[in-house]
Amino acid sequence: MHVRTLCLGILSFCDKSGYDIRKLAADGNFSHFCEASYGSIYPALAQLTEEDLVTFEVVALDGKPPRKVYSITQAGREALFETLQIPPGPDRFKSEFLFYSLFADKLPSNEFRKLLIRKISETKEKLSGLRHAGEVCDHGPSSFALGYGIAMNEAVLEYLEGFLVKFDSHQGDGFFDQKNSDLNQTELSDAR
Amino acid sequence: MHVRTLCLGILSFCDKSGYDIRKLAADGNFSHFCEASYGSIYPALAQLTEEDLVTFEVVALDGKPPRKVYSITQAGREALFETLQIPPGPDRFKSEFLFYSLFADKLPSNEFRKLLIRKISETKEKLSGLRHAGEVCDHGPSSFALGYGIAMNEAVLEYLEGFLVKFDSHQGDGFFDQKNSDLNQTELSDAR
DNA sequence: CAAAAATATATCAAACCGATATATGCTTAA
DNA sequence: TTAAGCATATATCGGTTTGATATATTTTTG
Repeated sequence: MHVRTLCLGILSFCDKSGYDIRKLAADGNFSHFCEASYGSIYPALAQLTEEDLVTFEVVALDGKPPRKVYSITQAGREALFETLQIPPGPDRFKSEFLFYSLFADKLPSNEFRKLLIRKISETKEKLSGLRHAGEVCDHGPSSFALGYGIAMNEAVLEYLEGFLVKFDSHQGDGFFDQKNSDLNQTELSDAR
Repeated sequence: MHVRTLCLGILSFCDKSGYDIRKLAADGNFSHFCEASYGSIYPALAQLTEEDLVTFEVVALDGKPPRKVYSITQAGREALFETLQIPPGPDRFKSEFLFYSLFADKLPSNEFRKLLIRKISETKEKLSGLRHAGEVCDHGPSSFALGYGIAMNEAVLEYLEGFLVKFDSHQGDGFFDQKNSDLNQTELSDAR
């Protein structure tokens, strides 16, 4: 999905500035399934303006820097719902933490434990943010999306906490030591 | 994390061609937490070769096109473990499905139900792939990463199936109809 | 037997991220 | 108090990545 579409989608709910859109995608109610940076949002809004899919009004507040508040046009709504006809692509999940964990047995065992602890507390934070948003929200579809994120993060938290217990019960005896140390080939080659 | 690091990481386990690396990241045991396309992998391998972090050997098999099989060097291993000193960034999750679902109440109700059904079957497929990989795998860290993916996808499946039941028990009466139809502002503006 | 899919390398435009520049007001701690 | 840091706000730019495409051969499938 293009950032164009994300902008149209957000603006279909209410008027927003580029700054606001970025906040929603980075910290707000969209952040658990979307991402977009200034470097893609501002050009996208400029392009959408040229195509008359959005318009903007400069709002100069006393004090604060002036805002460009964007609104979606009728043509914009049509373009959005046209895009929604195309079936959505698959979910995408990227985890640097899991990549790092692949080398858990090559790191000092304390190092991996630290990563685990940190991940657990990050997950708890994420979870409490999502739960709070879920309590406040009374827009059905948004609640559905928040629930999805909560379910996912609860599962992750449970998994990590369970693992930590197992890990700690093997104090210092190399939890990850390979039973068969010569399977580097087989373990990776049989992919698909 | 850069594709460079992904390549070094995979090559630290065993020798691979660019094609193999891409398969691992797209369909294989890495695909549930990594992603990389040819357009980033081949340039990365070329760059790593120039820096003597990897070497390659051209293997011409009878029939099949020739392969460039890459191996990590000692300098490459050192560079990899140097990178692993930097704390990992946060997990990233992107879901076009969840974005689409935000407009569930603006689509014909059948449309959203179709998306749900499709997502459920995709999740089941993903899950059976991960479970199979988990059964075969006896590398501790990889099993940990697979378990993480399994836990996540199980939670998603449970959530979606539970939701489908609730959704179907409200046949045709507009499950997502807003109780308060004028809260487009509040629902989005209170982000963070 | 022909069509499609898999194997394999490689490149390119378009999209996107992350960092940075610029400017102002508000909050907070030495 | 006053400097530092943070939040608000727009915008651009270099470098990374994606997704599509080109090319060529073999294997599988209908």
